[in-house]
Amino acid sequence: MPQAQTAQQGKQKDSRTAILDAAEQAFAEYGFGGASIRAIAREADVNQAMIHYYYQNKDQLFTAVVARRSGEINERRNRALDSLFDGATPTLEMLVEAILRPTIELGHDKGRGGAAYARLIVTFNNSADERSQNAAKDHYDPIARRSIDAIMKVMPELGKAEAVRGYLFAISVALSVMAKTGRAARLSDGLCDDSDTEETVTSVVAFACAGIRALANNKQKEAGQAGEK
Amino acid sequence: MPQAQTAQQGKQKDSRTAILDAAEQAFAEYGFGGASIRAIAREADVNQAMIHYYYQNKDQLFTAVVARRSGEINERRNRALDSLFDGATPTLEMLVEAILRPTIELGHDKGRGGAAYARLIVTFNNSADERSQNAAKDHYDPIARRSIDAIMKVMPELGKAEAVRGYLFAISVALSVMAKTGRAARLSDGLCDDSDTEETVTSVVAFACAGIRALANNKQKEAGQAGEK
DNA sequence: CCCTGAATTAATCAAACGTTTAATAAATAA
DNA sequence: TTATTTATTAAACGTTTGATTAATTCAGGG
Repeated sequence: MPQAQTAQQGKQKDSRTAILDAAEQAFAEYGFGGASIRAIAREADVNQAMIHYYYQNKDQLFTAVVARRSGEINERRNRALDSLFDGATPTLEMLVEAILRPTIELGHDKGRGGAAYARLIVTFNNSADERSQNAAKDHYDPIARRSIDAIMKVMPELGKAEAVRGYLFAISVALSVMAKTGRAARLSDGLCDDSDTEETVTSVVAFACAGIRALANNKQKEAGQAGEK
Repeated sequence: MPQAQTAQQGKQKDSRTAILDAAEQAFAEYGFGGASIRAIAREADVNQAMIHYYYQNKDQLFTAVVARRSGEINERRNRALDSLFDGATPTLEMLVEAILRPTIELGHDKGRGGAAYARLIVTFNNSADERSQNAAKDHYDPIARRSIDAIMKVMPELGKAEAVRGYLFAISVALSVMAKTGRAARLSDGLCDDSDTEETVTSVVAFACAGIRALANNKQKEAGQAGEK
């Protein structure tokens, strides 16, 4: 009776994480406003009062959902950056892959709710409302700053403005492949397979590195023009 | 009394467009589920029954909001592509700029609700729910296909899969700068000014073109490796 | 065993939701 | 003018929302 076993496994994890899982799914699918506490409770197989018992209100539940995953991503990315700079200066390709891989892999992570969180993070990363901005600021600005500094170290000819732009551009590309909407497959008549993680990482890294180098060239050209005036 | 004049101008435009404007703003700010018909009616200074009178229900209101702006973008981009291919084959830079500029400029469009729509399109472009996918499919797939074909014409060494990926990557970068979240300014300590349209277009086009060329190189490398086996 | 604190439950609250209705006002056609 | 469509209104519909309450179950230590 394997179904009963899996069902029981589902029950084994405590209500706290069951709620987080269901909430992650709901927020990703319907947005913050469209997700309902009742539906989340039903999905988590938990009394709806439990959600307020553990997370007080909807806002803090959202924060908790973001905090769980962002912690995971930040940890992995920080480790990757640590080991990258303990020896000789890495290439831009190595650095960009270290930055983007944890993000992309989480989105491609089957079984656990990685894909759901991916859609969630894409949404609030591009939103200007206060809740989203606070989430980005609290949970992703620190690692962003560290990544930008690393980019500037690897490519000294890049100004800070270009490095910031390069980082944000690269991240936005990575995020777009996380939220697998099926659009790539539709537009390519099935040729593009966004579930192939390695191919995705390779493509995104190549695209982003070339883009960042182009920003550096652009800066030098501008400087040249200014000097000629 | 200039305020009264503007207020009256606001009244002059019929309820239909007043509703669309308010809905665009609300959907962008709070998402589909979070935006309320009542609040939209209040903002549009219109009885809430009028919304159902003109747009039947919330879903069709959303569709109407998307249709209005997408029509504008598609028209501009189609014109740009038309004039681009009437003579000699254009450079990749010219093509990518023709594709991205209308999108970016709409997002930077002050006064009218361009910025609000920008945030809206970013959200549903990265969402997998049925409503968002239908919006993308109905209003943006046709122009996407035409753009992808154009890319392949300008860069014949690109396979269809790479062209699709290149297009989607480029668009995602352009969209990320449309939804001006203020994050670039925050991370760069004010150095990045995402309200400078021309600088934004230049940066995004340079980044995207270099990225697309890198995808082509990657493909050739793969083919080379496969041949050596 | 009882006690204590945490976990869980069903029931309930006021508020807000999308939508509908019936009546009225304004504009247009005859 | 009258007749007819179009636009607008206030009120209400039933449902769902996030949140709270008070009562209950449960586990572990004394």
